[in-house]
Amino acid sequence: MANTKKIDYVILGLLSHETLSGYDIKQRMDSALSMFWGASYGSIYPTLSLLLQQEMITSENVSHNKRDKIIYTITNKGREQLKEWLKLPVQKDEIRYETLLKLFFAGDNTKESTMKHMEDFEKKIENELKKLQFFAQNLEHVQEQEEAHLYYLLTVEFGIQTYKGYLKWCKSAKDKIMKRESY
Amino acid sequence: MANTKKIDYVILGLLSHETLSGYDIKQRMDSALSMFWGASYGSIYPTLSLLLQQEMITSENVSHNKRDKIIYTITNKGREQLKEWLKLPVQKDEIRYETLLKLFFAGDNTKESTMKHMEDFEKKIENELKKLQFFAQNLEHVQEQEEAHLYYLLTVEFGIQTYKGYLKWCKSAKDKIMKRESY
DNA sequence: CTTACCATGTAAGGCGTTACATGATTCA
DNA sequence: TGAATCATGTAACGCCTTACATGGTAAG
Repeated sequence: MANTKKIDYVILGLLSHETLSGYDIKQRMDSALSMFWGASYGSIYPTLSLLLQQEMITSENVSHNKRDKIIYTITNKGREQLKEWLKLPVQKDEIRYETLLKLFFAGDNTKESTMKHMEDFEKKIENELKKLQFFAQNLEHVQEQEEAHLYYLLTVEFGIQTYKGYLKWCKSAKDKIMKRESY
Repeated sequence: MANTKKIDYVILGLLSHETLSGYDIKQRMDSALSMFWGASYGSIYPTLSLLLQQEMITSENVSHNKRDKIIYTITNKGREQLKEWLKLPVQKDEIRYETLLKLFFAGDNTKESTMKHMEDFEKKIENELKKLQFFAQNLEHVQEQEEAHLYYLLTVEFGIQTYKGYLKWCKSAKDKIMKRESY
């Protein structure tokens, strides 16, 4: 049952590139990783304490005036831990799309409501796609500088490819729903 | 904080088409819904008890010989509950792909290990795609019979589109990883 | 005769969100 | 001066998986 949680490794992975605060980590999650992973402060801060205790990371207080700020640095032990995990086989890849769930059961909903869900989904994806395309542009500029950038770019490309597919599907699906006789 | 869980509605949704046992529900989850939702017996059976208590469903014992079997039927109250939920806006669509996570941090892994993860992912997706294409074929035969089939087909098409995109991405990503000088 | 599948259920415990609590700084 | 952002953290609680427990049936 142990070792199902990934947040420890996500944090170690992020810290393996640069020193970061808990707040910074949350921001990385919400931008670079948001396509395929998420976490809240309620899981980040306690994990940071745990990793510190386990000597996987060290902390440094860089408070400016009365404004708190603690930045964390990965230790060699932490790096080893990260590398070990990276070699292990992937345990789980999963999607939880409430939109698809509501579509699946749309026979019990009104056409209007179903179309609304589709349009909301489409808009959300269009937005996310724009962000990813912006990341991709920036990353293409810095290629060859650092190896890690290649992998970052690959995940962004995954997102772009996927989201473009979603949008294509949205158009076709909306068409089919509209063409269906009303009931 | 309430109303974050969807399992109740998933079960009501499935029962709105046909009467099913807990075991049947699990099977539906693992086939038709597996692309975008999942649940274990440990959440299905207790939810069934709860829904029964709330009179959203009724149960009938159809044990054959000494073999237990309980089939559930949705009530009008249950149907109303389902319809209400279907009208509400979607709260969350999320992906948790450990494969992408490991790829993102692949700068700290060996090329061989990273390629292995990519190949495992590719194989898994190829398999899932085959299943979906099989569903799609069957569904195209029964179109026009029942409205619900349209929506089922749309979710299958979503999966097919998405998985084909994944496979395209896999090939390109694997290429780029291999072309990269070893380190 | 053994494997796979059919079938139902409970208990423990992990995981992680949501809500709460607090306060500084920056920008319009 | 108010909103947005920076910044850290805790507590409660909901949710669900994993593991356990049990046993029948069908097919090879």
